[in-house]
Amino acid sequence: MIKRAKGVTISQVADAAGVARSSVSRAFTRPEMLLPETVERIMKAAEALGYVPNHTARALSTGRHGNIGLIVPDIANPFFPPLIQAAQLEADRSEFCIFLGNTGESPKQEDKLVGRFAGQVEGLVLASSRLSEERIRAHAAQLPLVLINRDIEGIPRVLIDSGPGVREAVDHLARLGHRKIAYVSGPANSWSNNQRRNAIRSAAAPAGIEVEIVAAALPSYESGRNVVKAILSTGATAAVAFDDVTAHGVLAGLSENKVSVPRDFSLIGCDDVLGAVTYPALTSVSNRSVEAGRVAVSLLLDMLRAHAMRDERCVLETNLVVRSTTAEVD
Amino acid sequence: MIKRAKGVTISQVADAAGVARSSVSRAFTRPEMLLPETVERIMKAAEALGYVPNHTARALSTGRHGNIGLIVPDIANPFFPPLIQAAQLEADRSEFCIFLGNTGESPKQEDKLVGRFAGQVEGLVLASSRLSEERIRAHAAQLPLVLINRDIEGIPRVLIDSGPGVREAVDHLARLGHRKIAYVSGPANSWSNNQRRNAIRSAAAPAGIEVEIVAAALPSYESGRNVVKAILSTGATAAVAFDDVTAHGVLAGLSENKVSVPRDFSLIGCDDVLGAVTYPALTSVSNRSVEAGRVAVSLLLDMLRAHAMRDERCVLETNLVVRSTTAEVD
DNA sequence: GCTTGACATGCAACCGGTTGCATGGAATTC
DNA sequence: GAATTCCATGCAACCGGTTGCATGTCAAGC
Repeated sequence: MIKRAKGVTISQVADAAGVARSSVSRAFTRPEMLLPETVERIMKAAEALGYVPNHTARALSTGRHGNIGLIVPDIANPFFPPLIQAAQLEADRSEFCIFLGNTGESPKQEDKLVGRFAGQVEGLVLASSRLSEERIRAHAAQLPLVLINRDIEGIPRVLIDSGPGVREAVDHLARLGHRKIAYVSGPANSWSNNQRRNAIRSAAAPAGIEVEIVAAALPSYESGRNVVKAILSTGATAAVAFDDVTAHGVLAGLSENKVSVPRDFSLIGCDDVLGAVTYPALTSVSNRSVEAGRVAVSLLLDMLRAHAMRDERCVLETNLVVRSTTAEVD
Repeated sequence: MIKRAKGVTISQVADAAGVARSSVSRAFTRPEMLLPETVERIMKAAEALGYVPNHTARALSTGRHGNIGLIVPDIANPFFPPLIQAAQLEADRSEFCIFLGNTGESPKQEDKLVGRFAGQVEGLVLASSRLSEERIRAHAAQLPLVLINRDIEGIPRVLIDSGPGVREAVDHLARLGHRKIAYVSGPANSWSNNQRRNAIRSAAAPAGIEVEIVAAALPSYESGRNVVKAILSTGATAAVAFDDVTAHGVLAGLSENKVSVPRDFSLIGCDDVLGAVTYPALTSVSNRSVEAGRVAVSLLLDMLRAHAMRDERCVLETNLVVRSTTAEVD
């Protein structure tokens, strides 16, 4: 049982330095208001006592705690770590800290987290939110909010537009001679999923390609593997998967079913997070998650500085990265 | 420019309900102290005004903000996401929130983060800390701290003991006929790295195996790939890598050098985070990261409840998971 | 019928800072 | 030498809750 010493306050420093509390406060926040020698005396006393400003107390009176929240559906999904890192880096540049929340793809948990964060952050970034538009609007009325991959008018948002990349993917498959392809879909309430599905459909028709939708329960390796039989039973000769993780699972499932990629079947992922690390190396639609994280945070910080909400809509385009899982149909 | 309404306080609710501020406070924190009808009246008023308790203010007077910090060296390393999720789940069970920090393997950044978090969390979990023992002790004197994979006496810690698994790995290689193996090391200031290196050395001698240490700059795919030439030049017929990510890079590098695994070379990873998703499927030493995250948080919460620091040392053992990257030497 | 006690509520101090305004001494001006 | 200005510092209120203690009310006990 070791007791903790903690709790050196501004008052103790003030006593030690022989000044008023306000002077100690100013020594830390606006030293140019004080005589240099006074500042030095105060700093010396603070040092000696081991004083550390109390963030909570400061936040209470100023209303600014210097934190922003970032909520993602699944940290373990390789799409997010780079986004998170970029967000953190950008926040760091303005001396902000990031509160990270993980919802496990559950809207209920997401709602709870937002409420919990609301009191302790100045603003929030919701990445790939699974909440209803109504709930998002409700939260946006409470505190500054920036969305990633959710397109809700009136709320600042950063969108990774898979359209160009997906269209390239379909054209690429068409050129290789594929006539029937499958789209392995992602979460039903995912904006990206809808966007990709629609882009594939609208690109397929003019290219003379037929599309079958095959639903994967979750964007995960396992889900991808489990859905392979369904894909093969459609008679498609190629597939585009909602994301790379799902595609990776499909790849494994195909191999288990003795279907050789790319000889017997072509496969394209989305997000390009696995890239060269699968075998064969996965052809994929690039993602812009690093930019998305950076831009979202930068947008949020701008809003905080301006004390106003903007209706910004920032679109990041994508393209196809061809590797080794696509080939001409026999 | 949309203005924000926020700021319904306890006083406004008190006025609306015709009671004192303290009664409003009690209605929310200890309703059993008040008449049920009073509570109801207050709640109704609060509801009508859209009152939400201010977390910061509460934290200031009670000293408890209900969050704990978790600091990791690299979110993008697949070792950590499961640990993070498990930690979050455990914290959630006690209505605690997790503040996540990412240091990018930099001790300086880690130090900064700890300082930054210190003011807003009740306790901290440091996973695979790259800080010096001295700095860790200094921080531990300031607030409750639990370590994962750092063995510092007097500070509660959860250790994933790779020893048993690594010894199994060496024996496994010995049985397959390997006589010279390489250890691809990880970060120099990593406790796990030291532990694994030592375990390999001490297991190798009695098994009649010679060990060469090959240093990888960072535990990353790229580092692993870059170090392949150095591995091959040692003349070893097998390697154990610091972690799976490094091993994955080594696997890619070997393939580029036309070295077939496991026919020409055997490879074993650590942490078992990639498992079946590499090709060939990676033989690896299991990790216990989920338990580590859960236990660390649970330990921390116990400390907070007990208002005391315990010198707990919790060791989680590992074992070898044999897959397809190891085979008999020619 | 008066004391006692239980209990619901209010009062006011406190958590640890920040900040607008007052103050007083030194420097500047006439 | 008196009036003015400037500026470093102190005072006190405030941020939004929590909590120990005081108060007032009402029912039970003698």
